[in-house]
Amino acid sequence: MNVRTLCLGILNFEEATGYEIKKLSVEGRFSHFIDASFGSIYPALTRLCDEGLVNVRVEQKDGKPARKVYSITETGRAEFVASLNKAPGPDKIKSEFLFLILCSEFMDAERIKTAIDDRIAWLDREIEKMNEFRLDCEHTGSQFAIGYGTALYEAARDYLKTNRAVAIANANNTQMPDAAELTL
Amino acid sequence: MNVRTLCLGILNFEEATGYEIKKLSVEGRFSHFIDASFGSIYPALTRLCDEGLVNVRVEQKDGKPARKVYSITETGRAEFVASLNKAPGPDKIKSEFLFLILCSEFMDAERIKTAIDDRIAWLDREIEKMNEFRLDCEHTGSQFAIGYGTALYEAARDYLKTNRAVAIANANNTQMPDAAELTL
DNA sequence: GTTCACATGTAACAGGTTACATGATTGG
DNA sequence: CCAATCATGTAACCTGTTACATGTGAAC
Repeated sequence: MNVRTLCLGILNFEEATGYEIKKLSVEGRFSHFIDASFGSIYPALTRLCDEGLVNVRVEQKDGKPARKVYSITETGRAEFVASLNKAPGPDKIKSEFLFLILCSEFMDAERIKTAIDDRIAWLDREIEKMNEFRLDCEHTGSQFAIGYGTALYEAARDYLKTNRAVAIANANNTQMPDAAELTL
Repeated sequence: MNVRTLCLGILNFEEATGYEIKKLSVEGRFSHFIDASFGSIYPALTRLCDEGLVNVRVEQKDGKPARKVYSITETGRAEFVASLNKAPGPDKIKSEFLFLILCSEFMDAERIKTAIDDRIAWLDREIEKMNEFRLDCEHTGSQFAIGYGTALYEAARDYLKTNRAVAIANANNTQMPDAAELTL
């Protein structure tokens, strides 16, 4: 899914500025399955405007920088809803972390330990964030998506906690007698 | 992680052709966290060769098309192992599926039902594939990565199975009395 | 006074995908 | 004979990232 569709989809829920769309997809409640930068959002918004799928309104509040609030048009809404009828492509996961673990035999134990513990800590933080998002958010679809993310992150964290020792035992400088077996 | 590093990493385990690297990362045991196409693999391999990080050998077996088998050099090995010392970037998940579910209130129940059931079926197939990969594969690192993938996919499948009704009840044309609550 | 959050935008660049072009062998 | 699998490669294109450029007001 490209940034254009992402913007259209978010504007289909509520009007927003480019800045808000970015926050939502990088720090906000969609951040576990969406990513976008200013450099792609702003041009996308301009293009959607040119195509008549969204409208802009400039808001100038006293004591605040000017903001461009985008809202979806009927044409935009129609195009977006139509796009929902196409089957979604497969999820794409890119994990440098897993690739690192894959190569554990070329690293030393300390390095792997750090990598895994950092990851567990990161997952814990993300899970906590998502729990807050879910409590803050009334929207059923968002709650479903957040719950899905939480379930995956918890599974990842639990797997890492359970099998941490196996990965560490696989390091190049360990003489661990018998690495425990993977717990699945 | 770019395709260049991916190729180097795979060649660090064993020599391979471009074709094999692609199979491994698209259909093989790394496919759940890696993706690469011919259009990026072949140029990357050529470049690695130019840089002296890998060597090529052309194999001409009777009755089979010529193949270029790449193997890592000592320089390549050193560079790759050094690159493992950098902290891995965060995992990136892009999910058109979750975005679709997020928008369930703009779709009809039938559409959501199909999307979820298709996804559950796909996850089941992937999980089965990964179980086979794990049994076929002796390499500890790979087993760890496959186990991680399996854990995530199972969590996703279970979440979808458990909360399927919630998403469907959220469709635009349902008059479900009370959507069951999300089970977390 | 400096850092943070808000706010928009562009240009160069990197990276990768898609489609095309080619061709042998095997199995149904 | 046709489809699938093995096998390599290029060129046009698309998409998105990074870094830069600019500015305000609030809080500390």
